[in-house]
Amino acid sequence: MSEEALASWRGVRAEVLRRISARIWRPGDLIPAEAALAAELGCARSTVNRALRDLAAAGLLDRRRRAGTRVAREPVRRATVEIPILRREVEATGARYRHAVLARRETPAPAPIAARLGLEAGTALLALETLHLADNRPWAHERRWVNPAAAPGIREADLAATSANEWLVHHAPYTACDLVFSAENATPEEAALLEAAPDAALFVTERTTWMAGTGITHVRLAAPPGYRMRTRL
Amino acid sequence: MSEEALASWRGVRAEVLRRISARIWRPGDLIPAEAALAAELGCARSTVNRALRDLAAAGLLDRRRRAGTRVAREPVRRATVEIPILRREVEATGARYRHAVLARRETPAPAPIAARLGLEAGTALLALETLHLADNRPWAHERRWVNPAAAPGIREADLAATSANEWLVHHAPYTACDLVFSAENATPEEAALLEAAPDAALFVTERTTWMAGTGITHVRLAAPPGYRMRTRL
DNA sequence: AAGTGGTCTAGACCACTGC
DNA sequence: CAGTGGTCTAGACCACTTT
Repeated sequence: MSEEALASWRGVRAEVLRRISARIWRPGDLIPAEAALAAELGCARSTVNRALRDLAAAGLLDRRRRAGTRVAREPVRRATVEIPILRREVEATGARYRHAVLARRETPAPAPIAARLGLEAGTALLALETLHLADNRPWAHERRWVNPAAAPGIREADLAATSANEWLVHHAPYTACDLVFSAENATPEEAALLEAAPDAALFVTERTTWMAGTGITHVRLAAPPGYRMRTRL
Repeated sequence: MSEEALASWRGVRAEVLRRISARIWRPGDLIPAEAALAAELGCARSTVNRALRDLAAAGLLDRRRRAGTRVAREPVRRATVEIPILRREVEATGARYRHAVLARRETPAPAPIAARLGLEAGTALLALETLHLADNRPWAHERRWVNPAAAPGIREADLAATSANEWLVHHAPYTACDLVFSAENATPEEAALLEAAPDAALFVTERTTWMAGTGITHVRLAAPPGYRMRTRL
C-alpha cells in the first residue's frame, strides 16, 4: 500500500510495467487515472503522464481521452530500426568502404517510380546504379531515382567521390520516409554483381523519401546473404 | 525576426525542422539553447525541450548537456516497425488465420539457444514447430523455444487452439526484445512446408525476449516470397 | 455534463561536462 | 565553475469522448 515516492518518470514506468507483468493489471483492464496514480505514487501528474505516454508509444497501453488508459489486450510492440549511411554501416563492421557508380543517366520517370514519389510521369529524374563494397567485397547493390528539383546541386555533385546515399543525407533532409523490407531471389545479373550464388536470397530495402510532400528519391538496396538487420527494444 | 508565438511543441518542432531543411542551421551547427529558443518563439522552455527531444529521438539532432544541441552531421534516422501478433497480421490482410502445430517436445536447450536466452545449457525448454496459414496458404513457418520457468502455465496451455505466439503475448509480457531480420534461401523441407520454390528467398525474423533479465523465448519465423515488412517515418 | 488524457507554463533543482 | 539539457512540480486550460 504505502508506496515510496517514485519521483522519476522511469520509476513510474518501471512500477507500471511491474504491475502489468505481475498481472495486477491484466490485459484489457482499465488502470487508474493519471491523477490517482500521481497521488498514490507521490509525484506530479505530468510525471505519470510521461511514463504512461512512453508505455503507450511502446504499444503496451492504449490511451484515450475520457475513456482512460487500458493495458493493451494485444500489444503491438514497436521497435526502432536505425537507418545509417551505408558507409557508416560498413565501417562499423571494421571494413573499408568503397562504392562504384555503375550507371548514371537522366531519364523520364517510369510510371511506378513517379507514382511512388508523387510526381508526374515523365518528370526528368536522375537514375543511378551503384555498388557498395566492404573491403572490396560486394555489400549492397543500389538502384536509385532522384528528383533533381528536390535535391538542387545533385547534378553537379561528384557522386563517384561521395555516394548519392551520402550526398543526399548531407544535403537533402527529409520529413517523410516509407520503408519496405523483403526477401528476393537474385536475378543472374544481380547475383553476379553481388558475387552471390544464382537465386541467392537477397535482403531488399526499398526506401522512398519526401520533403514537405515533394518526392526526393526512391531507392532499392539489395544485400547478399549474410546481411542482418538488428534492433533491440 | 519577429516570430509568432509557437505555443505547441509540434509547432516548435516544425519550425526547427524548417530551419534545418532551409539550411539556416546546417549539419554540425550548434543551435540556440532551449532558453533562447523559448524566448525567441514565445513559449515555455519545456515546450522547446519536448520538440528538441523528439527530433533528437528521430536522429536529427545531437544533444549533450553543457555541450548544447547540434544538427546531426550524419543523421542516423530511426524508424519504428510494428510487431503484431501473427494472427492479427494475417487478418489485417483480410484473410482467415489458422495455425498448425507440427511438433512439440520438451528438450534440453541446445547451447546456442541457451546462450541467446541467457540460460544454462541443458535447461529444459519447450520446443515448438508451427505453421501459420492465411486462407489455408502458408504464411510463416515458426521454430520456437520457450523457457517454461519464465512462462508458467504454458505446459498446460492448449497451443493448438491458441498459438504459442498469441499465448505468450497475452500471458508473458516482456521487457526486452532482440530482433534480427535477414533473408535466407529455403531448405528443401522448408520450401515444401511453405509451398515455395526450392531455394526460395525467405524473409526471416529472429526474436528473443526477456522479462527482467530472464529469457522467455527465442523464435525464428520464416515467411515465403511476397512477404513485405513496411514502416513509415 | 463530466471525467479523462494532452499539453502548456513558470519556476526550480540537478547532472553532466567543457572551459 | 558555469552553462547546458534533463527532469520534476503545481497549476491551468483544453479537446475529446463517453455517459
